[in-house]
Amino acid sequence: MYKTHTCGELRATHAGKQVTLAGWVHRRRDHGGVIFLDLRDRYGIIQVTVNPDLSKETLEHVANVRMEWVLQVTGTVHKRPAGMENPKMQTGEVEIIAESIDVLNPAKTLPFMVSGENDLPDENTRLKYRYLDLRRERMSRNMILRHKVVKFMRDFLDKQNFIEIETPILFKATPEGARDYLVPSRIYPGQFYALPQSPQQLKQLLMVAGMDRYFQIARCFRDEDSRGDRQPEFTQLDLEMSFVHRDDVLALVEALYTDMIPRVAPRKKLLSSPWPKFSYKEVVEKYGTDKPDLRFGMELIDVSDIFTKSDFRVFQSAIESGGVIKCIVAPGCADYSRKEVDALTESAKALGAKGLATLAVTGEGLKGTAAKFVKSEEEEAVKSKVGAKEGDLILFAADERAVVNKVLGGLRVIFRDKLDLADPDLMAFAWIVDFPMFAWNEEEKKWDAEHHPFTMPQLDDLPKFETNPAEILSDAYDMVCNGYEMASGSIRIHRSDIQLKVFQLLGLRGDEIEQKFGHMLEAFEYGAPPHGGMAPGVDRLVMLLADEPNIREVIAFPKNQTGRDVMADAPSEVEPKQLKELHIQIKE
RNA sequence: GGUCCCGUGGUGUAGCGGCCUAACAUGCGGCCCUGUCAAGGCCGAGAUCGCGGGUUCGAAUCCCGUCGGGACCGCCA
Repeated sequence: MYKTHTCGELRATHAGKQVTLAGWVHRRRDHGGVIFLDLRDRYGIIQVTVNPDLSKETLEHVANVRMEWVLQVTGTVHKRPAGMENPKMQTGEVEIIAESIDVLNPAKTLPFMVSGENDLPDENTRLKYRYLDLRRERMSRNMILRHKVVKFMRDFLDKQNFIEIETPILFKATPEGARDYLVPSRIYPGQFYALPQSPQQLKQLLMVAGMDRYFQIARCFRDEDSRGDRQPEFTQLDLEMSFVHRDDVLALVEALYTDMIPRVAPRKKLLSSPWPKFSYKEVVEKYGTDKPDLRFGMELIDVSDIFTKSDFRVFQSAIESGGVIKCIVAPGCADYSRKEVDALTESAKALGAKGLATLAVTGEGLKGTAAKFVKSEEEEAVKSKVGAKEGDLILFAADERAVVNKVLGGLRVIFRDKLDLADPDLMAFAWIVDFPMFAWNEEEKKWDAEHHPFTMPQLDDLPKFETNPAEILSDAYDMVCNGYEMASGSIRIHRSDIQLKVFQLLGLRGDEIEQKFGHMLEAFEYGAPPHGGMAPGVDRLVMLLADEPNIREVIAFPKNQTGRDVMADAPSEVEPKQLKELHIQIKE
């Protein structure tokens, strides 16, 4: 070993000990005589004091030492002289009086500073030199937090009799869902493996195999455009249980998170325990989204009934064409300028609205774009229904129901950020249940599975397969937190007759079903237990716990938004020989 | 595929028609300095302002295009 101790562990109790440390030069302070070097490793930073009584040779090469050089230092731990302690450092009571210093490796001048948290370089520069970026304390802390989260999950589930099983990365393409990443086969010309979008089928087959309680920290791959909370490859805690109902799965995951968060992120507080449960329909009507941020109010309020006889053309036509009028109340925003309201209108339009009507409640009565159309009885009715006070701004959307919800749901989040309505230390978990089973795909004129095709429809709704598929509810559930979808799961179909009905409704032909899913249907005929599970996202959870704005900050080597690995420069072209072996020709 | 925002020494910012021969901080090089901890002081090197075109007497600054990046919509069972 190059060292006897870590830089972070030394305290006053070590005083008098001779130690050898190895690490990076975090900062240097050269006073001409005495030189201070802050030496850093993963565990912390400690001050190394180089006194001028060392050999001339040592002093000469210490004078050359720069930031991020790798040193091995042998010296004695001393309590610092009175008044010289640094309370900002964990090791601030002590210092190492250097006896010998070896340069294990010098470093070129870095493209950016590792010490200090401010003035981060452009993100692509950070990604290009990710191994340097990860030296920063914040990134190192994120990696450690992530480790703790995953470790807690493993330990918790192990205690609950779960076993961790690895499933293949090279698997089969599926027609449903996200675009697959394909891997060409060398041995079978023209055939491809697919990287798993999730181990969905495999974990269900493990239930058929009697594995009973399975989990995996599973890498998943989806060839879709990235976002702050979406990467081409990401990690889920994939789990599946046999002989359970919906609430058994929810209870397990809720217990896992409720136990974990105080242990790994003590600053974080749960908004409520137990977590609230909303139906999909309820939550969309109230918050305009199926992944609401429950840390603040500003709920959507339906005021259609107040404006049934409105003089306002926009309201009239919405009602006449079967739509709704809903609103949100932005507290204290009545004094918004024309410019600010215009910006909100633009946002509303981007979300699909035709426009945005506003009422500002002021000391001189109503103002805003809808003010002159609002009758006095309507004014009173609205104010009392939405609880608007003087100084508030009411924003209305009038359109078909889905559009209204989406627009106001989007504006609600904009106000959250504008007005700082959400406490960053709160974790507002909730369950969303009773999702629709199918959604009509207008473009392709077919039914799509809202969750995935293995989701169990609610048994009461089975007759609706023939009458009204849109009304079929499924036994699917989501876990949401602070406006993010944190997990998704369902009770699965374990009967091949129901599975067949679903495939047929999705428009899959018999031969297609056989080719794509024959192995699943066959498996279900050999005694499949009732089962269900879910898959909480690891990246998003760690992101929230680490107070990071995107999941790239909690992934060691992420892709950028355009799906590129900036450090290794992937994807990249390959040798013609490789293509030839894979029977692939590039079309120009 | 679409909308919006950003692109100035190694890094982070300022400058937003002429005072820019581009400023500040930090890093880098040199000198001074024995108790600092974002050490300090002095000196110095380092940028044709992403790229291309246009407007103008004059462009880092305005316009168009393009490339790169980010946020969002679509997409993400």
